[in-house]
Amino acid sequence: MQSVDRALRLVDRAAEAGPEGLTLNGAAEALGVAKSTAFNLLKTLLAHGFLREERPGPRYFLGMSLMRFGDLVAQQLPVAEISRPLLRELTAVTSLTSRVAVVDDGCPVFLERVDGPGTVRFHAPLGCREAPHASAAGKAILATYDEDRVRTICKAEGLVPHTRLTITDVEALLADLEETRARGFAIDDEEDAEGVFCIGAAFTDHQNRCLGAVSVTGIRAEASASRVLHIGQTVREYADRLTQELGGRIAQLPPPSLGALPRPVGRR
Amino acid sequence: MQSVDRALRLVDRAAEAGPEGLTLNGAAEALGVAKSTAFNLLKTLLAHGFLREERPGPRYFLGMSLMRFGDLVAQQLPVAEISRPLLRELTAVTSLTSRVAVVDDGCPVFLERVDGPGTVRFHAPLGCREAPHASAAGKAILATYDEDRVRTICKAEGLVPHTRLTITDVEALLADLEETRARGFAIDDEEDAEGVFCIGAAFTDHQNRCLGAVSVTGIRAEASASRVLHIGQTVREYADRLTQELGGRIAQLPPPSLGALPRPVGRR
DNA sequence: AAATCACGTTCGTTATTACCGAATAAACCG
DNA sequence: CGGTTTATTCGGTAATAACGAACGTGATTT
Repeated sequence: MQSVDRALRLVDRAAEAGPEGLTLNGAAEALGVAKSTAFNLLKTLLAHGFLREERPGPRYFLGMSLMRFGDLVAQQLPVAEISRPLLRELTAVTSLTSRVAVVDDGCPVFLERVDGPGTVRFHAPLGCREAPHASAAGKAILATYDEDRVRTICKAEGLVPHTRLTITDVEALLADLEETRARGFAIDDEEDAEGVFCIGAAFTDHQNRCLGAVSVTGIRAEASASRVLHIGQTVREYADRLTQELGGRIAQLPPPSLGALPRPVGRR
Repeated sequence: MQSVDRALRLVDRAAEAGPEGLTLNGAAEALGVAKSTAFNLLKTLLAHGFLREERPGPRYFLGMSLMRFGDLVAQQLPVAEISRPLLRELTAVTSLTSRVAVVDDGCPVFLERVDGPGTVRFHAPLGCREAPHASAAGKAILATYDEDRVRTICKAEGLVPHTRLTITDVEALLADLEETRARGFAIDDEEDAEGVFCIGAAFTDHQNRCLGAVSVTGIRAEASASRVLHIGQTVREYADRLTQELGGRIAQLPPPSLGALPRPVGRR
């Protein structure tokens, strides 16, 4: 479905363009089509509110419909729905940004976020596959898998470095996962972003199979070793509560296949 | 652009279908096209993560990409970005769900929401045009307009009743707006939904032109008259703070045209 | 357990539709 | 005010998306 494909790719481009916005020529060039073609695509997306036009010198941005639908997605996913009050509590208790992710091919996909009171903003996108080896949620998930499966996932994803502390060696990762199991929660100590730490713990279904992870994010400098341990216990506790509350409604579980999941855009 | 149009309409249908999901036959029927056509559309949307497929008996739901994009929209709108910490504070202070809306043709369009601690869930969708006459944010906005403009908007939108307390008479609305001006904030007393009250106050640009409104939502039974007045003052205060903080960055204002904005789906 | 039924999926043909490129109009900049 | 860039319109053409029938597949019923 060529034209639909192109239209949806335009939405992607608009997302990447960010606050700069997308121009007609830019859109045409990005798709490799004639200007008039891009024009028609843009107008159709506009009519449905998938894009928003700002004048003068028409620039195109992500539209309001996407906000509306995005909001609905979260409401329709049982895990997001159930975890929301827990995340709010967790953030209230720890004063940290907390999130919940479900697992997709070993990678965490974040579904819900509750921002902490801090003024610092974390770039914590929703709906993206995150690196399993460089995030607390990812490592919490991997820690529930056996060695073979971890190796397979690592081979598929590649242990790409995000910071100078990112674990890029499989053996080192396996050792870290061993510690994680012993501890009961995973620690990301500036392995995903400089100056940022995360703590994550997995939640499971009634058969003890990993469904995803809960995690909190904060400023590394503000976290002493003892505080990290204490926070870890708390996160562990909330992940367990989520496991239990999920137990009731196992009927609708997070989908085994989440569809085509892009990498985060605009990462720095 | 027929095929794109149809594809986007399918996303709409999937949103309306909610947790029930969308079936192939349902999709084909909704669009009035052959099954194979709907099939191809669905697959294309699936490939881009705009829809999500759940098996067996394939059902289609809103996809992860929509969550991702929806999240990005909020990040790219200056008003949403600036108001977020204010809303968090406002919710912390009042223990109520707080929201911010910008104005679009006299109607409030909600961009951001911070849920209160209460267990009660308000169906407060983002990215939709809400009724101007039956919401606190809407009345707060209308109160900044002159009589002619209010009449024009009412004629265009129609004063459709949502509850038995909804104001359906223009003269009564104008009187209410007069009170609102005197008070400094608008009150929606079960006019939008049974048992629910809202309080809203407008924020403006440096030329005192209305840009939108801040509002809080709570359970009617839990709000005494004196508490309402107190909350009103607080909301008024936060709207003013938003006006000031916005003053610095007037460069990028909420877009005059927000594009095609649908009515809320799934309202009850 | 077999057969029916309903629904999803595939395929080939046709004409509709979306693509292109040139021409026009509008906006922007010096 | 004129040059330049950028958006928008238009008509011809060919590729593309629509259709309908045929095939699988999974669930349900007797």
